[in-house]
Amino acid sequence: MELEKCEVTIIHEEIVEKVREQMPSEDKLVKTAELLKVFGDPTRIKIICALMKAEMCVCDLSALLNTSHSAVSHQLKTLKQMRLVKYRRVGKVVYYSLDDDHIGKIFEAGYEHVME
Amino acid sequence: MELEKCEVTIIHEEIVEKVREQMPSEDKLVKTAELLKVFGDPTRIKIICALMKAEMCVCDLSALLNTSHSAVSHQLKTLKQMRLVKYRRVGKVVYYSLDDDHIGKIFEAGYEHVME
DNA sequence: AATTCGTATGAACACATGTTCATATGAAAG
DNA sequence: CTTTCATATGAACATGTGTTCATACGAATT
Repeated sequence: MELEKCEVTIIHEEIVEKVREQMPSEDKLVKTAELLKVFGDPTRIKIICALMKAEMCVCDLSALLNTSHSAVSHQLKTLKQMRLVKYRRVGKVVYYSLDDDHIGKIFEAGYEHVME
Repeated sequence: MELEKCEVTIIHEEIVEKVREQMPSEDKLVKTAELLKVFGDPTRIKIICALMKAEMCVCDLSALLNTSHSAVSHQLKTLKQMRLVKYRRVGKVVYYSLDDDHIGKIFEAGYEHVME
């Protein structure tokens, strides 16, 4: 149909091919998107920003962010699964911190852009 | 109630206060999250990555990413609204490019982390 | 003026996502 | 071993989000 023909129309075939060669693999791009998506939630980015300053437990973060323990814990689970935070247990308390310094750099890159 | 009491429990009040002082404003954190959220979608991050290499039109991107014109156009609208891309019109064709070099830096920061 | 074709856009739909609520762990203290 | 309290987790719910489909716009070409 018309639609089908239109979908295949390529204006600058050479450029498309040249860019295609330079593009990272689908897999890597999807993983990058998945990583950056984690930074795309207010609660999570606050947690990340807070952990840049100090190691903190769920209660600390809950108090700092005015968010329920449950919400914080759920988001920490997400951050844990994506390997953005690590933790150590001391008795009943679990202390969370950023998994490595690179996490902070991603936040900084975004934050700088917001500051113009 | 029990719940209420629990919500107010703070383990390390000094740390919480110290971190609170260092935290950016709510507004800036929310804006940073909104910005990084845009990078958190496969289609959009592919568009951003492609535009790092060359200026391209909707048809080019559609062909490169194997995505419908409509989907590309919708995502470009989002990117436009967030000031991540700019465009210039030449006849019927609209050429899109990254709004500034900093956009690429955010992508790089995430991509590097994926590459370990 | 009518047609072509690249782009834009609104509505609708399916799906993902974040919070809340209720409840469960699990470690220390009594 | 029972209680306490920090943390974890599953289900449910409301909201947000990305794509598709249909259609419209707008600039060139005829």
